[in-house]
Amino acid sequence: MKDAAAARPSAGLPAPTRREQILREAARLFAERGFHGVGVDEIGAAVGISGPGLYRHFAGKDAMLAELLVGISGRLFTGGRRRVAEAAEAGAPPREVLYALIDGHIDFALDDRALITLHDRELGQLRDSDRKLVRSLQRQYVELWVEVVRELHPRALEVEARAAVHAVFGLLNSTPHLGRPGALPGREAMAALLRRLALGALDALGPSPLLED
Amino acid sequence: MKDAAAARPSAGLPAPTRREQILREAARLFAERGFHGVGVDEIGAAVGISGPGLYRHFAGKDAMLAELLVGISGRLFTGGRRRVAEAAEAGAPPREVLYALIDGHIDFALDDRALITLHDRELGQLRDSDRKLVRSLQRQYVELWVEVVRELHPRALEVEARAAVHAVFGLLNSTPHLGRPGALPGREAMAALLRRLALGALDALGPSPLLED
DNA sequence: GGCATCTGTTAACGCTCATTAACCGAGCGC
DNA sequence: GCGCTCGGTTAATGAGCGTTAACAGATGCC
Repeated sequence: MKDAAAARPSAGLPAPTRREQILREAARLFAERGFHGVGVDEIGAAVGISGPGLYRHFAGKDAMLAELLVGISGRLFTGGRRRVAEAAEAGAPPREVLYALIDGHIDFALDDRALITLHDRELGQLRDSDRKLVRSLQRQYVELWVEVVRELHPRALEVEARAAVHAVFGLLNSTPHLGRPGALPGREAMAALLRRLALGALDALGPSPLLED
Repeated sequence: MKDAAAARPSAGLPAPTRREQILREAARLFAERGFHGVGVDEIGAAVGISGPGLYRHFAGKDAMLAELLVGISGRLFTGGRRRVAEAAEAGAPPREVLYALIDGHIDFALDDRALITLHDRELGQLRDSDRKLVRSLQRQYVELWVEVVRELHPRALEVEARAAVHAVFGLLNSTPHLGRPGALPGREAMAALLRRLALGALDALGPSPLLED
């Protein structure tokens, strides 16, 4: 079985492929109960087929997870790179580039909560080669942020900037931990809040501590 | 450091019990490869006994995870409550109470990275009753923070304060995601950095956005 | 009309793995 | 010395689950 249509051409049609259906449901289930916690029969049932029928679309359960994780980290990176490039081309100052990165990440965090969760929960379940790939994409994405942060805070050590970027990812990725919707502000309010918090954290990177008492 | 002289029957000696050995190694392994990803034989091997010998100390694999998660969320909560009480008794202003909570959480995040990881990764694997207990402890801990944050930012909506607290937890708990040590600042530098970032984020809760562009 | 491909189905296989059974030496109270 | 509990051991059990086999109904090409 070869990849018949692995690269879906940008036809732009809203028709959700069976493959895509499966990926979406698998992401949801994996995020809810963990990769090992959900059986192939459940995934099948979630899209109306049952059990081994999935093997007509994927080489195995691992392959689904791999595609999800490579997909999310790839989109995060390319999306971030695009935003940085566009901002740079428009001659935007570093601070605006940072805004662009933050807003882009917030969109991911709010729209793809399941994937954000999987992204750092199930990395260990991947085959070595896939894990290397995902790690590489993650590293490149972090690097985008670190460069911008270092422009804004030239006095900060690189290792501090990197740790701060990771910390801000933790902050932005916190939404999945909030209980059922209703406990959290509406999408726009939440986005605005996360934006303020992230900026507040990163602004605190610069000035030397001024330790209180 | 705190002596974890948890009330164990007929113990009381500073010697590390077999039970405690097992819990520590299990925590490390669970954090590394996930609850389902590590077998009972591996846990046994990590403490020098093999396989089913663990059942002389625990009712089962689930029981180990339950004890770990209940333990960490319990210690987080009681530690936080103690700090708040002490600060209040000393007549400290809300801002200082917040400092105490932040520093306490940072100690946990830096000293018990494995447990912090498990804490929100494997909650779903618990039996219903244990999960309820852990959730309750978590909720009470969050409430400690929310109260203090609301004193500092009376104008913020409660739902915003709660979301901000979750976000700051994400920020503070980000250290496990940093690669091997060496890539991150030393323990004291890291603590100071996290402290500044968390304060920066929470300070940004207050003022109305003043949205740039 | 025939046949190949695509997408399903159900049944069977095989492996992993938590748990239990059965057994055993070492202390130790008496 | 006797017997009881503790903390181990290895072998067996049994369930769950990913995967593969074998088969079948459309669909469409020639």
